Amino acid sequence: MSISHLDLYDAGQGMAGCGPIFPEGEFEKNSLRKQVFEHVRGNGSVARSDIARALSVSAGSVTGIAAELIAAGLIHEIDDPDREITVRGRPPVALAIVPDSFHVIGIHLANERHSAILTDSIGTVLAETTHHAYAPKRPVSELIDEISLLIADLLKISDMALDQISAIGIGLAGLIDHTTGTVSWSPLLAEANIRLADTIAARTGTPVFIDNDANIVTLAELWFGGGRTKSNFAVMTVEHGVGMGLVLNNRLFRGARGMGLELGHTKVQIGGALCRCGQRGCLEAYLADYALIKEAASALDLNAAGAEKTTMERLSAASKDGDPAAQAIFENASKYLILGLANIVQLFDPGLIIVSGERMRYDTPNDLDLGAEAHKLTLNSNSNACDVVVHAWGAQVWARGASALALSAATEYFTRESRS
Amino acid sequence: MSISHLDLYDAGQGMAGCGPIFPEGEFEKNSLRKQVFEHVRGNGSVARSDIARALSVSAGSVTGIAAELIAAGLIHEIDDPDREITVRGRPPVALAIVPDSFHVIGIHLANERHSAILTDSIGTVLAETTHHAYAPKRPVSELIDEISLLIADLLKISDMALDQISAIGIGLAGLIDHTTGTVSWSPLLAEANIRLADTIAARTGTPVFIDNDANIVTLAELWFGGGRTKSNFAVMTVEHGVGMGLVLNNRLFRGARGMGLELGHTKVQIGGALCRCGQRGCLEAYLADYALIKEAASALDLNAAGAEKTTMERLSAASKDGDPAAQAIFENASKYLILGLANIVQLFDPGLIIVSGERMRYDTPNDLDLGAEAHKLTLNSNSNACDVVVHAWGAQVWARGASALALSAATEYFTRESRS
DNA sequence: CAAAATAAATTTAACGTCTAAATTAAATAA
DNA sequence: TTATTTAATTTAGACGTTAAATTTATTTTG
Repeated sequence: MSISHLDLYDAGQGMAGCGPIFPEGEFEKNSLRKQVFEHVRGNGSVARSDIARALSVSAGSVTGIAAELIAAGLIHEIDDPDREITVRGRPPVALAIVPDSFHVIGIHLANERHSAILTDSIGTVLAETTHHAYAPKRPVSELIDEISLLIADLLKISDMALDQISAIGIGLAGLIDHTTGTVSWSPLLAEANIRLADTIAARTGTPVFIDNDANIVTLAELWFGGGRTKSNFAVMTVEHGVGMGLVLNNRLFRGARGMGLELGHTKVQIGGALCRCGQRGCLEAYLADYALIKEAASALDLNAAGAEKTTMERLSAASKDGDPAAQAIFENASKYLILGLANIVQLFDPGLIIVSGERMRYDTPNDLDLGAEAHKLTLNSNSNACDVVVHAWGAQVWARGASALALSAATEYFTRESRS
Repeated sequence: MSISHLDLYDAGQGMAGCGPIFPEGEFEKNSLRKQVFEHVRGNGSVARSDIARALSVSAGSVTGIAAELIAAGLIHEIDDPDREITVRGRPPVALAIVPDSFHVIGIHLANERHSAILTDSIGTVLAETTHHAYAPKRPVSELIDEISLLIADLLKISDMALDQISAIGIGLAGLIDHTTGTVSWSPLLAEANIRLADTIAARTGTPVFIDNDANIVTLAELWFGGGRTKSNFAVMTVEHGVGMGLVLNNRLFRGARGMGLELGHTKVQIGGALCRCGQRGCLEAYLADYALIKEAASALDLNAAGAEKTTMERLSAASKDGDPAAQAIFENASKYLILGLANIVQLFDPGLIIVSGERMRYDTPNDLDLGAEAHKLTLNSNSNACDVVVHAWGAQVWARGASALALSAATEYFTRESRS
């Protein structure tokens, strides 16, 4: 171990000066152009003067920027639909996003099925498709072919060409490095350390962005769900595995070095249950679907050989029918769910946790207030409790989250540069 | 529980538009003036041209800003000490901080003793003092008197007046809200929800900033220790309690809502050992000094009545003398230390964890590589392991960290505004 | 109904921050 | 001595912004 029993004055390692040493590029301020665009998109339709007030900038700036955005075909003036209360003065003219100013594709790759959507610039789904997926662990080339088929399908449905797509977002399980577009490891891929984003970008001629499934769900909440109005919140997902995502200051936090937030593999018991990752005591090993199925296989007579989803449905049915063993399994999982929530609160202190994942369809902890239970397990200051909300939405979440990945990239691109 | 089994398209809660909705003020860009100042301070002495290169700004900008800072008396030109290699061209002239351009005070309040330092603008300690502290839980007025005595002492030693002090930083244990300067709860205070910063600021006429002890140690590492060259790192402290601090992008991360990072109270065992916070299974309950002392009291014949420090020293001595019970206590604690580290890596993925706290003086896990052990408990991508370093520095850390709190506030203040 | 009042949007001049390029300064190498 | 090299300064101008004046569009009031 690198021990350094240094005295105070040596601790600076012989370096001159003091204070944190900043690396080169520090912050990219969001351009006002982008802020205006996002404000219009976020609110549906707003008048220039409202934008100026909301962003605390001068009316003149907004006029100028709005003119540029209109010239670029990104926004347009509309007849404000819900304007009846006529006040004095010149009436405000509402601005709105031109929906078909650009289009993106969002793709979710998973074990049992892939899904994909094509949306316009305000996230309206113009086409969607779902393909059956084959057994895990295929070579990259095969996965790329599957992706190509999904894209071709979407383009056919929406009668569009590939060059009309501004960005593609892809979500898949595994260790994904979003910044480099690399799949370090994925249950879907036979190989490791694949530069998936670049490969597909080269093949399609379109920018591609990838991220892991927990982050994708979090983006879906941030863009289209309950997180839209929140600056800070966490998402906890419980399905085949256990994951989490975190939004800090309206931005997805991906951990200091791009990995992290692997809640499922935090240890909640020394030498505890064996996890599929090979280690012991991971939260996942007590809470994830596969852990419950394993328990069900031994405690009940449920055959775990079939599809995971089916087994979970049967386990859920047994529990609802009053089977004590099945109920005990869900109750125990519930305890660990609450423990996971409590640990999130304790470490990140978000104001809101959204619990997501298909599990919540089977096991809605009835009458049990997750928020209050988690609160009991936290060291809380002045009753500043964290809201906990269960949000089990349909299978399209994943693809929508992936589309958000593409949407934010396209937004960034189109709102850059004064004159294009 | 607030369940919302919403379908996808309802999820936006009937709101128009899509995409994250940003609150008003978003980012304060660090002014170039501050960046230049911090770069000079961080490097001890640098030439203008080096600053321009390092910050990727034009030489002209640096010339202008340097002139302003020199006019303001914050920096000055010096004879570069280590310049022998004479290259062609006009020789660069080094800039350095004027040390006595301003002064700050850092104070640490604790159970057994308070300590305080007075430093100049580059963090050189000009005066230090330590006062014996009395039993915990005093009324605020009493604590404020103790603080006043510490300040008076420092001023006397350094022969300075209160109005020469630009800022005061105070660190103490408890739930502290840094942004509002409120002590929600502290083991030192009989009352709760005290606006300590404002009170002392009013009394001294000097801006006051407070934070909890884990953050204070983290700041000490960021400003004066091993974290100076790192943009992202975590600090884990093990002493009477267990805490952590986190630096993201060269900035202290305080949790989404200002609280959070309460590592000591994350649960590592359902229904586990009883923690002093009244809950069960907290990491602290297995790892903190008080937990070990409790074990020692029952397993050994150590009398736990005396000062905690003395008991820990006796326990440590027993372990080193080969007492198996004492050794077992430390070994078990070591396991939980590693578990804590692994969970930090798993969630935050910092490149470096600095383990701090007096414990490391007693129990240096000999020959045991904490980093490697923690790595074994993490789901790791391509061997991107996290460095773990033990850094057990003297009692002055706390006061130094508190002074960093004041230093950064003073820096912000003095580098604002073109003309003052 | 005209005039006053009000509010939105636009135009204008100006400001602050920064850059690029030209210039000046100070040293070494040939 | 002259050319070369690098640092620092000066200059003009670009850019993004604001504040204030102006124009436009509407309602209220006398």
